[in-house]
Amino acid sequence: MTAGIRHDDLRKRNRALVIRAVRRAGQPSRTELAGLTGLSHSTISAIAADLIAEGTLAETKPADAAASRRGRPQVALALNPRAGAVATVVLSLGRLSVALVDYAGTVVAEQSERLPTLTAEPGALVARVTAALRGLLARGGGDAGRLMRICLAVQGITDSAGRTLLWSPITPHSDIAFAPALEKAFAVPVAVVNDCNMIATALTWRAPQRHGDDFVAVLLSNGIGMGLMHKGALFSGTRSSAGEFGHMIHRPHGALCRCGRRGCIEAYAGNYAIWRKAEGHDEQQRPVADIDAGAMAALAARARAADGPERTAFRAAGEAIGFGLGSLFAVFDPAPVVFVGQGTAAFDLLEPVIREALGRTAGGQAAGALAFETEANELPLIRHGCAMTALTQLDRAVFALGAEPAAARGRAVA
Amino acid sequence: MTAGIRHDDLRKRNRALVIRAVRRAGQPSRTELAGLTGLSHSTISAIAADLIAEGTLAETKPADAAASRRGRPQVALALNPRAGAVATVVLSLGRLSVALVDYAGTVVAEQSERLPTLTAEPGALVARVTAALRGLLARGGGDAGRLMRICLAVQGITDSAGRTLLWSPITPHSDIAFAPALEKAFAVPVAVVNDCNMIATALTWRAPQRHGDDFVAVLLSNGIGMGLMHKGALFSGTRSSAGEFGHMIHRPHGALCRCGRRGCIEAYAGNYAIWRKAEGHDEQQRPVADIDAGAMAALAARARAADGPERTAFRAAGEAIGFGLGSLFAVFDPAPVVFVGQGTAAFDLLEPVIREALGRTAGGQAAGALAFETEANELPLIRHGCAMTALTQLDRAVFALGAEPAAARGRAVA
DNA sequence: TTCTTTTTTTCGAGGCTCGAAAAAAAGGGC
DNA sequence: GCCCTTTTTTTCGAGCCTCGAAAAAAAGAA
Repeated sequence: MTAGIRHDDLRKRNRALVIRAVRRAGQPSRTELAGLTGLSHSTISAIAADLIAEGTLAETKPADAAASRRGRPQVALALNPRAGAVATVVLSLGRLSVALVDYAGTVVAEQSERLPTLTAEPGALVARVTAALRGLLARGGGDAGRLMRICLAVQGITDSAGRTLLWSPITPHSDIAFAPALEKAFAVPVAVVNDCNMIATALTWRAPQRHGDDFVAVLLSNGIGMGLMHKGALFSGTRSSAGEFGHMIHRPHGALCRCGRRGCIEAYAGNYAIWRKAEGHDEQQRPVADIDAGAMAALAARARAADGPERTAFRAAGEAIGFGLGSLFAVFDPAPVVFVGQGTAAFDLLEPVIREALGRTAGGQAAGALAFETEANELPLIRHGCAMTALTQLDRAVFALGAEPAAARGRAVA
Repeated sequence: MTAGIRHDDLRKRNRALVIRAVRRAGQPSRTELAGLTGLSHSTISAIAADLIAEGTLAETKPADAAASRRGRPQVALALNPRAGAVATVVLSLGRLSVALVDYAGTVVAEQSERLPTLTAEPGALVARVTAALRGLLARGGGDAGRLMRICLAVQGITDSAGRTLLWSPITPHSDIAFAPALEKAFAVPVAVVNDCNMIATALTWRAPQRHGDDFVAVLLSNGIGMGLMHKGALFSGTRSSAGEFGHMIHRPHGALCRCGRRGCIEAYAGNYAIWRKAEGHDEQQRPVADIDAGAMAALAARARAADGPERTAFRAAGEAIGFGLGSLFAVFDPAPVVFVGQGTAAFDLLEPVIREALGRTAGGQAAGALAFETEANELPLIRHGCAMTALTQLDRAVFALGAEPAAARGRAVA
C-alpha cells in the first residue's frame, strides 16, 4: 500500500521539484521557477531562501541574455557547484575511465587507462577502480565539494538494486559486488548500472525535446546493448537491468552467441558475428573476444565494394536488428532509435536492411518514417548518463530533505 | 515539468488513498485504515466522516469475524454500492457480453448474446452494444447507483487513450471510435481497452499476493494475446495498448499470420496455426477465421495418442510461445505466466515444449522453476478487469475529489 | 529626480495532519 | 447489576505549509 502523504512530505516534494527545475533549466530566476513548477512566487521564494541558506543553490550574476529590460532585474539561481561531487566510473572491455563531476554537472577531473578486464580477478578490478578514483580525488578533489555518490557503468547485466554486476562480456567472472566494495572504500553510496541505460539517460538530458519521452538507444559494438526510455522514464527489468535486446531470439536454434545460447540477435549483429560470417566461419564457432575497429572498417569497405560474403554478413546483421526492433515495437510501440557506438561506422550498410525487416513486422508499419540517428562515440554519453544519475539521486535523497541527519549519509543507495 | 503539490491536493490524494484501501480491503475499520494508509487516526476519522457524508462510504454491520473481543467494537466501513455504477462490455468473436456493476463491485445484471462481428458494419456494432446496455440498465438500473462509466474490452489493439479500436481480429474494419459513440449515447466517460490487459488486471485483484507485482497473462485462443503486469502496474504501449506478444517475430519470413505478416508467434501458436499445420496445409495458406473448441480438442486427442502431424503442430506452437517468452523475458526479466483461454485445454502438450524452448533463451535461465498457471475461461476475468478498471477510475476521478462540480461529469476519460 | 515596470519578499489567512486527551462502546469480574 | 478494563473513535489545539495580496526592492525611462 502506498503510504499516505504527510504534511512535511509536502515541503520535501516541492523542494525536490525546485531543485530538479534548476538542474534542468540551468540558471532560472525565481519567477521562471514559479512558472516551471506551478508553485506560487511566495513558496518559491521561501524554498529558494532555504536552499541558498543550506548551500544547495547560489545566486549568480544576472543571466547575460536579456539584460536590458525595465524593472527589477531577475536574479539567476544555479546549483552550487561545491555542494557536493559525484564520481563516474565506466568499465568497458580493456579500459577504465573515471571522472569527478561537481554538483552543477561540470566535469572537474577525468582520466582513462587500459585495464585487462578479461584476465583480471574481481578483486583486482575493484582495486584498480579504487586506485583510479583515489588518484582522481587527489588531483581534482579541491575543486569540487565532498564526494557523495559513485556511479559505475558497465556492459552487461546488473541487479535492479544497482549493487552487483551479474554478468558481463568484459569479464569471465559473474556476480561481482562492486557497490559494497566501493562503498566500503569511499563511504558513499554506490550504484552499479548498465552502460546502455546511461546512454539513454544522457540523451534525454542532452536534448529532451528531440529525444522525447519514448526512444530506444541501441549500442552496436562487439555486443549489442539497449537502453529504453518509455513514457519518460528509463525502462528497467524487475530483477535486473534487463532490456537485453541483444539476447532476444532472432532465429531459434540459430547462431552461437557469446552468452552461450543460440540464435540471439547479437549472434548475428555483434561485431564478432559479422566478422565470423564474413570470414566464412561456421556460425556455431565460438565467438572471439573482440574485433578491432580497423578490421570492422575493412569488412565494411569490402561490403560496400562488392556483393560478397561481407555484404551478406552485414545484411544478416541488419535483418537481425530490424526484426528484433519489430518484436520490441510489438510490445512497446514504435519509437525513434538512436544507434550508438563503433558499429555505426557501417550504418549505411545496415539501415536499408533494418528498415526492410522492420517493415515486415507488426511494430514496423511506419518503418519508413521512423527516425534513426547515429552517434559514434558512446563513452561521453555513458559518462554523462552516470553523472546525471548520481546527481539526481543526490538531489532527491540528500538535498531535497533539507536538514540532513548525518547518519543518513554513506548508506546504501535507495 | 511535474506540477508542484498544492495544499489542497493533499486532501484529495489522501481521500483517494482511503478509498483505494477500502476497495482492496473490503470492510476495514478506521483503525485498520490507519494502519494500511499510514495516516493518523485523526486524519482517517476526518476523511471517513466526509466520505460517509457524501455517500461514498457507508458504515456496515460489525464484521462477522472476531466479534468477541473486548473494547469498543470496530465499525466496518464499506463502499456504498449505490454511490454509482459502471457497465462492462466484452466484445469477442461472434459474441457480446455486458454487465452492470455497482460501486462496491457486485454484478447487478448481466447478459450475453450472439453478434456476427465479422460481418457487422461499425455502426451496427455500436448500435448493438448500445441496445444491449440500454436493456441492461432497464432491467438492473434500479438496483444500483447511476451509471457513471463504461469500459469496453475487445481483442486487438486500442489506442492508449482508450478511445478507439485500432485493429481487431473480430472485425475487418479498423479505427472504430467506440468511446465517442457510446459517450454520446450514455453521456458518461467510456474507455476502450484490450481484453488481455483486463485479464491481467483481474488477476491482480483476485489474488494480489499470488500474482505479485510482475506476471504475464497469455491468452491462448484463435489468436495469441498478452497482458503484462510490470512493477505493480499494467504495462501498456506509448501510443496503443501494445503488448502484442502474438506479433513478436518467431521466425523471420515464416508462416503467414492472421495480421497479414509472416513469422509472428501467433502464426505458429494460434488455433488456426495449429490446425493448419496439423492438417498438413501450407504454412503460407490464409488463416481461417476460427476453429471451434471441439475440433481443437480432437486435434489434441490425436496429438496425445500418436506422434503424428498433430503432435508436431502442438510442438511448433509450444516452441513459438517458449522462444517468444524468452525474448520477452530478455527485456522484462522472467516472471510467472498465467495461460488463459480455450487453448489451455491442450496445455499438457505445450508445457514441456515451452519450458524446453525457454531454457534455451537468455530470459529462461530459471525455466524449470518458473511458475505456470492455467485458467480456461477468460470471459469472467475480462469482465472483472473491466469492472475494476472503471471503478478505480471512478474512485480517482470522481469520489476522491469530493464536492464534485457537475460539469466535470460526462467528460472524456483521463 | 520622479515615475513606471518587474522581481522578490513579507504577512496574514486558511487548510491540513498530527499527537494527546477525551469520549464512546463494548466485555469481564465481583 | 455495577464498576473496571480494553479498544475504537472523535475532539481539540499546535504546528506547518501554501497561497494571495500588498509591500519592498531594484532597475530603466522620462
